[in-house]
Amino acid sequence: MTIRKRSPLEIKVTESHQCSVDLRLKILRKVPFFQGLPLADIQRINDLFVEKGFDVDEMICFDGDPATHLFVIAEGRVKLMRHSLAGKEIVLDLLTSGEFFGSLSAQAGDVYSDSAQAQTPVCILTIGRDTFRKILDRHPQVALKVLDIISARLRTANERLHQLGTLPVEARLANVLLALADKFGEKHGKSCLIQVPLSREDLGAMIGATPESTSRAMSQFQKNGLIDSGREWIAVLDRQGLEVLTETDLS
Amino acid sequence: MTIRKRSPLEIKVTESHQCSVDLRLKILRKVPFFQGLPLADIQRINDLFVEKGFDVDEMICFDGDPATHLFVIAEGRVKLMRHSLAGKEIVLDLLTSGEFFGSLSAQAGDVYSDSAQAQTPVCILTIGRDTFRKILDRHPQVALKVLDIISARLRTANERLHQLGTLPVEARLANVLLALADKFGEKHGKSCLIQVPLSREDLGAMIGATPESTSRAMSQFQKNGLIDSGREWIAVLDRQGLEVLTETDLS
DNA sequence: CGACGAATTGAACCTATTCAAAGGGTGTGG
DNA sequence: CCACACCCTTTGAATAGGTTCAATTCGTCG
Repeated sequence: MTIRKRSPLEIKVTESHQCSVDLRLKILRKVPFFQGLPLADIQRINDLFVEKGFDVDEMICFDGDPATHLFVIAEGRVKLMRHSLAGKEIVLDLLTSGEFFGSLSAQAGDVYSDSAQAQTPVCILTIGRDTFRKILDRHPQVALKVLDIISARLRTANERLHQLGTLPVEARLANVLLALADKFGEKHGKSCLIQVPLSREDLGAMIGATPESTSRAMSQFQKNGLIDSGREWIAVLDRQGLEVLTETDLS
Repeated sequence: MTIRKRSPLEIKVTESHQCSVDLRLKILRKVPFFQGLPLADIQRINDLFVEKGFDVDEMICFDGDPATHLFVIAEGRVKLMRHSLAGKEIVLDLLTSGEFFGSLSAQAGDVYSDSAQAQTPVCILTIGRDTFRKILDRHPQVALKVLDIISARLRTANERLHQLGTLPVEARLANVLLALADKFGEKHGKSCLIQVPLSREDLGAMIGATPESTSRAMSQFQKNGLIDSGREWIAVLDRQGLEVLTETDLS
């Protein structure tokens, strides 16, 4: 009955220390908030970044540590999270190439608010936060783009608050799976493979549930043909089916 | 045993339609993101705002409606929230004089992401979102201030996500009470009165709990001398006592 | 004073957690 | 290349925290 399934995930084995200067430039030009900037400016800005590689599961920065840098992902997947004293952790976001995290505004408590962990091998471009602030001062258009991005993140954070506060585990899981499919989905015929290695524990930490509860819900979904899943991989089979569950508030 | 208590809240009965131009100017100068701007500029910007009054419980804007305006609170308290199809609602934020809400960035889905309701009689300054965007374009320093504010809101939204995902009702309530005391607290000797009318339902909607659960926890707190409370009012008596509970994760 | 809405409290119920044990995929070393 | 060990996953049963429904009390305002 149960067929042995090998992981269909393709993790790029980017030799992280070899983000050539050319590659870096190419990446920075794709970063949303640098788009529209004259190439010359981007080149100058490029020189301000320092690259750094991280292995899977390696921590990039810690919640509570002095916030000195802004990080831009050149290649790979990064998990943003917070952990409580009792060890329980919650995943705030999964980021990919072109996205940033770390210290943005020089203000408000100069410590990182979140921890960041490499979910795949990752190549990061770092820049001092004061240096970045100067870029913002000098290039107002960039500041406005950043504002738009942060606004969007606030919106989705609020949406998740809403879900966490009002929906049961099943519905929250359906919502996350759809969001993941949108962001990391790779179409393979009818199925949509989520190109991030995610354990039940990771998934649970995204919806405020235990690994066990998450597993139960996933099994349910799989039984109903909504998804296919194995060890640290997920594929969405029936998008509409999941969408029906996203607001299952109906007591 | 139980003493009859009258509400100690002082709700300003601002005649909302009478925010004189002078008053408006005074308020705009106090708005965080206009600080540091030359008075002449503020005066010019002042003319772009239109004032509007709202009674208690009146809706200021609806989640999902076309987003046309940015709102700045001149006087009063505003509740930002989202409601689900099943009627359950969650309170995202409580705002006061000088704070803003509504449509910021012209981008991403031109509908309001949240609903806003007057928690007290309120005087609002409104401005078209395109007009405001032009102000941001013209005054980069303002854009940076706004960025800082939105960043801070994102941080607290993430903090609340963390709490909602990992802490029990009791601890979440303690956290909210402390935050409310910090933002709206009015010292009266040892006690700190929270200057916002809040029902158990409102409080529950802030921590993702039912009015009943909230009431039980509040009764508990009151029994332990941590707070004092009556119909739609709360005072914090023992700050440290509450702080102990904020991380009661200990199973 | 009377009435309406808020707050409290109780008891049954239910969802999700906890603890525990067994099964399955992956990668490593022999 | 196979086998073993490790970790992820699944599933079960008991438990607990929170919800729901309902009835009562209390406070505020007309």
